[in-house]
Amino acid sequence: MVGTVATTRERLLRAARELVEEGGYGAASVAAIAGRAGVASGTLYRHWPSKSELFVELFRSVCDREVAALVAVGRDLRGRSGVERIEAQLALFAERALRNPRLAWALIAEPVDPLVDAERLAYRKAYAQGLEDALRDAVAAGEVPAQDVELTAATLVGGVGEALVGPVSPLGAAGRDAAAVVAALRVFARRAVGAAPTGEVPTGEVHPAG
Amino acid sequence: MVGTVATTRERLLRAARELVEEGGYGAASVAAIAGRAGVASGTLYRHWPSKSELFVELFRSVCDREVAALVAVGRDLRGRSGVERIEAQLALFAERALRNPRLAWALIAEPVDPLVDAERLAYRKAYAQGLEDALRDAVAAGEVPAQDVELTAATLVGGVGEALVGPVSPLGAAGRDAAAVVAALRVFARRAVGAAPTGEVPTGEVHPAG
DNA sequence: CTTGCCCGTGAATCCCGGTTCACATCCTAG
DNA sequence: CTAGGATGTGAACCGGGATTCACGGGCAAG
Repeated sequence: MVGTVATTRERLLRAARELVEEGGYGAASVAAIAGRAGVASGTLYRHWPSKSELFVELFRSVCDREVAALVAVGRDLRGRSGVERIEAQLALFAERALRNPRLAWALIAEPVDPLVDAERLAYRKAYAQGLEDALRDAVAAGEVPAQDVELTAATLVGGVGEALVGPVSPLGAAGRDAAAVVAALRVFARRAVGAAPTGEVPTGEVHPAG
Repeated sequence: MVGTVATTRERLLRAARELVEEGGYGAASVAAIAGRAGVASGTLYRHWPSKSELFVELFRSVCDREVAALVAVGRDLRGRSGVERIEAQLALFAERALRNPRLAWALIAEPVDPLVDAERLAYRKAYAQGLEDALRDAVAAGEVPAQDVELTAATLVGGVGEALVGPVSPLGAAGRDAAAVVAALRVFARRAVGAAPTGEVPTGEVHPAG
């Protein structure tokens, strides 16, 4: 079974994902999903007990990919400073979101139904957790001042998400350069956690890492 | 019209607001609104052409109050520094949101329908704009480094909103002290815009209390 | 008085989208 | 070849919620 034609199940999943990417959950009705997959509505129920469960599976698979990427970054930068890891994680987050804003919005915020919302929560927590860990290290290492790491992490995740896909996003308006936005967000993040400006060491002395 | 008994129209608006405060838009069906207002469903259509339009009016009135409060703060602090104004605005935002999280969530994020969503956008823009203005002043005055003010403002609005009412919010979990959260957010905001730590001059280093 | 308008009623209606199910079709095991 | 399971079909069904409308009652103006 190498490079086979996609099974119906896969086609349904793909159709659902595409629809969500294009128009959010609202655009992904059973009829639309089945239609795009080239099958009848009833077919969907041969593979999932309900539409919600299809969404859960879809959501989970997409999130797993995202989180995996995040974890990979964390591993690659194991030796680096906490601040560097935070920056890298947020930059990755931003880049991926910018590449597919609709999907990002669906993953980050759009409410669907309780089942999917629970998944989303887990996803977000994973994200915030990654930041939190790096931030704690940074605090311990004296790279940044002591702070409410939980709140900082949550605010960063929310803020960056918002800035990227939210309704006030400056991106929506003019077509900005994605790379520039990512760069600006890195700077923002550095400041927000209390790190010294890029490349500099905080006025010479830092507290010994303990 | 001195302290008269509420008109049916007013009772409907109030009922709708209460329902949204308690359970979000989902809980505010026509039947529920009419029921709480003590009238029949059909009555609603004597006053608005559709449910959406009622929501638009409701949304607008609530937002106007919020924005008015914001503007008032801006005016009161006219003499103060840009950073102080930013802090004050965010703190106000946070306090109000914490006082009524459900409503805040509805105003900040919960999708309803295109008509209302357009209103939300205006509201958010007003908010971000207030921050942006203050931030620009701060940059001009040299209180904070040059930066992408638009992006900083958007990220702050989103981040604070998220931290307060979002699903990853640390508030949801343990019952935190609202005042403490507001204080932490002020600190976060100062850092995020690049201001010196409270009351200190940029030259001194900060030490974790420990 | 009576005409007409505003306001209120609530059951009927409409709409939309998820879900079901009786009926093929295909494929594999026996 | 045939039975039976898996898969696919799509029209019909259903529930929930917005919207309509034929039917009063009050009330001010003519």
